[in-house]
Amino acid sequence: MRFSTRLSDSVHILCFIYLNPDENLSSERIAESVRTNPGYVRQLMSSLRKAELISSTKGHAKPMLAKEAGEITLRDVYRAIEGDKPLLHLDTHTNPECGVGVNIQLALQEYYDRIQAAAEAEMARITLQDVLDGYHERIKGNKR
Amino acid sequence: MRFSTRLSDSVHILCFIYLNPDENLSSERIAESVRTNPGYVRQLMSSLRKAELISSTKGHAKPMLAKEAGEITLRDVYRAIEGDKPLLHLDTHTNPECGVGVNIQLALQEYYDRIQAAAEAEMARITLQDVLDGYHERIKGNKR
DNA sequence: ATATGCTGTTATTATTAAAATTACAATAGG
DNA sequence: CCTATTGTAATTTTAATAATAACAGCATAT
Repeated sequence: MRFSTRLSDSVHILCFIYLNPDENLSSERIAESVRTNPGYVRQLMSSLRKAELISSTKGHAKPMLAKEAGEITLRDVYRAIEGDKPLLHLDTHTNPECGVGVNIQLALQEYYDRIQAAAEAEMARITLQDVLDGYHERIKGNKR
Repeated sequence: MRFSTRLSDSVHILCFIYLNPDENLSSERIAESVRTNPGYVRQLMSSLRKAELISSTKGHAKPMLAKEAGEITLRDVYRAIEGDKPLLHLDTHTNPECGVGVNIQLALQEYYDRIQAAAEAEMARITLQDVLDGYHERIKGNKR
């Protein structure tokens, strides 16, 4: 498959909403910035809304963050968008007649869970505000 | 795309080699256990060999671990197989005319690096021996 | 109230990375 | 020499992601 950029695009959308509080932010307008199509933007926003990270209403192009930028972590966004889908995937298709394959994969699960937990713990330490700060620093730097 | 099971399959292969030190281990034989094809197994083994995790010679179906199982970490395997490919991917295709998109993605990179580092640090704490121990416990449990 | 623009949602298609498959020169061992 | 197998590359197939399309329903303006 092509690899997922959903988390990146979702952070982009959240930042874009934060940075344009007064403008009319249609999914079309946001899609231009992400350089994608409005449907995809609305799908991501649907997930973000269900996770109560943004609020938006049908027919009204005024999405808003539902929390402070400092209260939204990358883990929140990851979970909103990806649900339980992990970063690493077992091969669940090994030969069941060969006990080795199945049991190795089952044993691996436990360790993948630890890796996932470590990654998510780090995600939980990073807020939308952090990303916005990095963004602002970068903008400042470019102005020189 | 379909998601990658290369790490899982590689661990499987390494364990399989460890568990069958005396048998003739052709790529065909290993492929049966992973339930895949010999070509794919050889590709993974090629990466493992280049990373000096296994040794094998052309025409000779006797692959061997090049290190102790306790000396091979999941991070070693991940790096051998995936190289620098990260777990999370930026969207590098945002609208360059919209400074927001590009700079948000660039700001994100720094945080993705931290998440990647956290995940790899945990990988580095897990050895092939750990997985093998988990496997053996599981086998024991099943015998009851 | 009517028209317009937009959202929320679902269904379908296209794209592309991963895995499967194929092919073959080169080596090991009998 | 002959057979089995590796190492490697090229090609095809599969499936997750993103793109696209379609539409009912709400909000706002005229």
